[in-house]
Amino acid sequence: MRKSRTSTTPANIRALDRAFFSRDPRRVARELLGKVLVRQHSGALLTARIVEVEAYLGEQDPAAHSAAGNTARTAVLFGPPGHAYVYFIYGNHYCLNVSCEPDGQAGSVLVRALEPLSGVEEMAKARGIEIHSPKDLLRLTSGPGRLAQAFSITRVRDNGCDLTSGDSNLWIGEDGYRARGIRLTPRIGITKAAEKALRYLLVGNLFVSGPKRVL
DNA sequence: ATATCGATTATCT
DNA sequence: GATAATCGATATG
Repeated sequence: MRKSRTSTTPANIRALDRAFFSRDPRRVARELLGKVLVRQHSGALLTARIVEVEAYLGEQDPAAHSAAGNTARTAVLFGPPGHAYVYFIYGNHYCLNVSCEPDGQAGSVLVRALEPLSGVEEMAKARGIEIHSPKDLLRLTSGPGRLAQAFSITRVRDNGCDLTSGDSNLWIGEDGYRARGIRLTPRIGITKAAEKALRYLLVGNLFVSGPKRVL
């Protein structure tokens, strides 16, 4: 009684709806922990659990790109919620954000680290590394630049992509996993408003980026 | 284990 | 012209 799969959507993951993202970025950030980022391209299925994010609060937040207002670069942030804002940084790296709050408000969540679930070989290939031991997995998706590279996320390909549709080739879903041990810390790698605790992570998860500390 | 630095480009001043 | 929501390599403890 096995059913053939005609849809490209993985059977056990269902997409989050737009209402999920149409809220305060702090709320969205907290609830995104434990959700699954899904990439479908050229037959391969890449999935990874979100284990670290940061909230950016829109025009009032000096550390957010949207602080400069609605420009060609930041237009997606000011648009409807649940869309991918992809930017290029330091001449090397792409980073993935999800737009939050209703249309017109620019809050967002930066995805900082993932725990790979499927498609590890594809991710390693995209990253240009080889997996020889379990600890090599840690360099696959721990950090915003790394995870973007592992998922082949670029500005041209993915900026503005709707993340709430399972038919999209990049989306976010949930598989029933319940996040436990959520911790807040200051955001990483910023110079403005660096003291605010807007980074959310799963305590003890090895795939969280940055120096490992005993918490 | 932490520190420093180069890479390389979009965006803003 | 300076800076940036980063990473990897190298140096040093």
